[in-house]
Amino acid sequence: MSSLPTPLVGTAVAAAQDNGAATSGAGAQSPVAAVSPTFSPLYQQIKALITQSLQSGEWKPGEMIPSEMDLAARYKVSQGTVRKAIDELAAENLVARRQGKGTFVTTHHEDGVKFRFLRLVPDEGEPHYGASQVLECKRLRAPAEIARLLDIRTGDSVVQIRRVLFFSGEPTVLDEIWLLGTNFKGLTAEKLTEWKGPMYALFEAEFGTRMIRASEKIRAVAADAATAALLSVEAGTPLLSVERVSFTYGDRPVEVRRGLYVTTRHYYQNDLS
Amino acid sequence: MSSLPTPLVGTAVAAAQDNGAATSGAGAQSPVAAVSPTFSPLYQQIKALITQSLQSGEWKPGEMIPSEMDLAARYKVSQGTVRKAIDELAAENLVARRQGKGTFVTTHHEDGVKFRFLRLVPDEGEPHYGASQVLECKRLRAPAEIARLLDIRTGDSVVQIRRVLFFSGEPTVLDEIWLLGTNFKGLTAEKLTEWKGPMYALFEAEFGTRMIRASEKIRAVAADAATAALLSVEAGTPLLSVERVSFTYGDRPVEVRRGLYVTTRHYYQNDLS
DNA sequence: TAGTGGTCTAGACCACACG
DNA sequence: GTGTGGTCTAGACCACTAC
Repeated sequence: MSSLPTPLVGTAVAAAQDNGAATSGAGAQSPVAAVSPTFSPLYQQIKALITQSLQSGEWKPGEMIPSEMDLAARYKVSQGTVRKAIDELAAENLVARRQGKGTFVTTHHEDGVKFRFLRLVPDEGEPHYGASQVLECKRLRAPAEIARLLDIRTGDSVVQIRRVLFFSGEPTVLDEIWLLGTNFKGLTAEKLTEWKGPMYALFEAEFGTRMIRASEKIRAVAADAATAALLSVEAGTPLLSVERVSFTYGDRPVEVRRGLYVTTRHYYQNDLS
Repeated sequence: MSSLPTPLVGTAVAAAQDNGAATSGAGAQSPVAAVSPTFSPLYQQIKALITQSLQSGEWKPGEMIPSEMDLAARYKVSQGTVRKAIDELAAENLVARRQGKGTFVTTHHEDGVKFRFLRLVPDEGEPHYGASQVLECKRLRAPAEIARLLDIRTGDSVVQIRRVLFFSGEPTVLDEIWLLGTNFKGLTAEKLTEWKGPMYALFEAEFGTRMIRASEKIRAVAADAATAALLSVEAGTPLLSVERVSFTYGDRPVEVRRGLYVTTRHYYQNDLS
């Protein structure tokens, strides 16, 4: 097929390394030039390979991945190409670059990243985690609505959690969570209660499931009697309803969460650009 | 100071082009190497220069900016450096690249960008603009709270607008808007009413003020009697309160907006990553 | 055919962190 | 000092768009 030096030979990259037309280029330097129909740049292929290694656990959260030069040698491409691949992964928060040190797999354990998914900010003072009270944690069969969001079949196994989050000692968030049953075997209320810190850090450490991305739908609703009691507000109090679907590698949904937020002394922060 | 070829000579870039230490580099290729204390990469300086030209109106919204090669020649740097500067501007939505055509100044007129700042999505069907009914548009002296957010003095002139947005014929959003008085002289209810399309497109076209970025604080509140009447809901209905501060070039605030959203058939969409 | 942005390479040097 | 990411350059070629 290709008489020119081909990178990625023997790898899992499927992209056809084939120049359909007879391009002149005697000393052609760019070795890849898949013409049609599913052309993807080299750096995208590299990015996919690195993502695979992240997903397979070859490099674990918090660890350093190989240097750009090492990766360039491994994939037989230039450092610049690896760099562009890593740039995108860093933009997606899958890895974090630290000058002089290396590139590290991001983790939900770090202080700076703890509030990546919790956008509730107090009117005064710094964001902070309060206590978490687990009300319930049980396995059950997925209702139709949850199954649809998790891309599974109605009746498939899921884990349901209900909990209250306290900020500055006040009940502020009531969460109802559904997790993919297959990914969270052995999750118990005890484990949740013992765990200090973000829930996603527990998922990452104990179940090897990293939340990468989430999508939220936000509404204003009135607190029903049961909710009001749990959050120490009057029935009918306006609450923020936050319906979240969280995704792991490959955009596979693994969690559905409905949060009810008391927004008298906190607000949901969002930046548009 | 510098015996090496210096780019950006005679430009407004202030960064000291000065190598404090005697770096050996005989055939040094990178001409800039400001050492301390306010070092900024060349491409950041280029980015600042391009931003200036955008702000000054040298290239207007919708227009094409010079090609990368032209800009490289203009600033006496390599194409790659210009490229990196433009990459960041594109990431911030100040410009948009179109392969084969050129790089264009973004505008609030384009179809695809109309919903950059309005995150309210209907439960069913596509996002769409409905009618807008202007209730009020007058100049007044800024209250303390608004002045603080706009970074002006209490009592300085501002323009206040109140309006209702209709989605599918139903009143859905009640907006209360304060604009910097100096930037919006001559804005009248008539102009607002006549204008079809996004308000930010009007601001851009008629007043030369582009909204670049915004920050929102979201809460759930109960509709008071007056609000309820305007939105055709019952008093006490939970509404989404969205407090937005919008910024133009240089992160200067120019608008404060408080929106009250009816979220029975719509939701506020947000993606976390 | 010409012009634009997009990809890829190779090599040099700078800034930063750590032993 | 050594190794890491970060910047900058110069040049080649590819993909897309328009004339």
